[in-house]
Amino acid sequence: MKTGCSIVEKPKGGGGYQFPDWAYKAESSPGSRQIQLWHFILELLQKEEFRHVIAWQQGEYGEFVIKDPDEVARLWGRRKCKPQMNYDKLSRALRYYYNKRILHKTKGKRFTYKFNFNKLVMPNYPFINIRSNGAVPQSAPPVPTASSHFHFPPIDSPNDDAQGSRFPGNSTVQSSHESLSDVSERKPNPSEQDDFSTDWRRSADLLTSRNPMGLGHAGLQKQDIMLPVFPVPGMYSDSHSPFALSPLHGRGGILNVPISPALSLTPTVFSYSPSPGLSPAFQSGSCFNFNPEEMKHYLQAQACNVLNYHLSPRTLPRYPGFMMPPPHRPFHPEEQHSFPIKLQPPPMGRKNKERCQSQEEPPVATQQPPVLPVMKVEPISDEEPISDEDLGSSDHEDKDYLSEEEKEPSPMKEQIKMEHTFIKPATPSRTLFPSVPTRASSSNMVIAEHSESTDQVVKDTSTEVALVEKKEDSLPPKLRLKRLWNGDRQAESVEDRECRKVSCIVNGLRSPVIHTENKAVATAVDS
DNA sequence: AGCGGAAGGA
DNA sequence: TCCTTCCGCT
Repeated sequence: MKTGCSIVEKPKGGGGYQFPDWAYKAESSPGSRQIQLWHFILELLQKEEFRHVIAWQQGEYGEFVIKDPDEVARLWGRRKCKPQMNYDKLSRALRYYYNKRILHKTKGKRFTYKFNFNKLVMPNYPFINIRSNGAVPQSAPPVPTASSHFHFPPIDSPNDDAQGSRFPGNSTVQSSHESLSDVSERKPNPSEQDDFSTDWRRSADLLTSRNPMGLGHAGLQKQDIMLPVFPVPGMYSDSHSPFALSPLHGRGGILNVPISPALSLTPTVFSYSPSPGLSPAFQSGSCFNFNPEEMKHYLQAQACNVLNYHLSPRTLPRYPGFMMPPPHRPFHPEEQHSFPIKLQPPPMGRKNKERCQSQEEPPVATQQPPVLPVMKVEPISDEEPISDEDLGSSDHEDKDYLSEEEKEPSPMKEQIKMEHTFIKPATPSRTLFPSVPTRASSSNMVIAEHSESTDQVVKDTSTEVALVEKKEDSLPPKLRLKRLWNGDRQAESVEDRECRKVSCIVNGLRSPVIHTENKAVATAVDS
């Protein structure tokens, strides 16, 4: 890297963890020709030698702690040739990131911040499959949670080859997972209110407008993105690091996004051009991999649970690296396919609705070209996710745009959501989707259709989950009513049978924590 | 400790 | 545009 004042040097091929090339390039800093603070922070985070100064926070994806503020400031000052730099100043710079949503403060924890990776990556790429590649460094960044917000800063550099070369050979790089949910415990920060919706769009914009090269490269399309999503367990040493995966080395997922974090985070217009079919080059290429067939299977299985039992994604095990192996296809750890991610805003809450009405900003990419009949590819709307307040929840992080169900994001949950999104309920009556909104969305949408309010949704899902655990046969009155309403009683038996199968799997995977949770819910329900 | 306005530099 | 610097306030 440019040194000059910097002491932080680009890791040499032999040793430490490396950051994506773009992170070291001047071009990475839009606007300025210098490295940006957040790049620098990430840089430090990925280096073992600075672990005593700054490190990823355990337990929170994307969250990091500045263990030695003065030292970090000193390092930053050195890098920027600002000897007078101190933590107060550095923190001010960090605070500017709040509004940009690159970072947010972890309240209650000193010197602890959290990256808003989703801001750096692009969501709304339903078919994004991440292939795990690369070894993971210890300083690997947090793994994105199901919310899939965590997106690693896009990579971009005109000189870079398509996706693989962005990360140096032994890079330990990163990708980020989303879990980052960014929103952690943020309070309704005025600037963050539109955080997610905006973020999504911005991210998308980055892909589309900011990275002409990426788009134009080898026929890459916006979809040609790789998100590090469900890493295989043990893939990286630091599951909290968003950069646990390396694109290069075949394992680990990375966000192979043709955009660079360096690019301005200010989006332009997001024009989504769904392309169900990825360019051949890409598909064979390695990064992006989407198999409609597999997807179909997943969707069906998941949909079964979700639609019939109203299982909450939360009921799924939270296995950081777990992924249900695709049916009809052996599970190859080496080339793990991640599930497509469908990032969409949660159902609008009262607040959001109001805002929506008062807000003009028409969704840019609301049109969704007719694509796969079975899958819906829709742009993320501008609507914002329901806030904590709306949900009545308290301090949950990582919720990002996800609904209440995402408090405990997990790959599986994401998967479910995704499937939810794409699935076209075959068995269940279509009345479930009285009117599939053209721009709406997905899981949230589906859920929303079942209940009028968010609270209701939470209650329903939880309740149903609990009931399912207890006895799948005895459907809760509420559910029965719904079915009646849906007029799918006829399909009930069939559905149940199939769902039971899936349920078995799900139950088998269910984590203790979830179990407890469900039990609690069940108890509550019983009473 | 943390926040955010204001002014200014590159 | 991205900080850097300063500062009052919580």
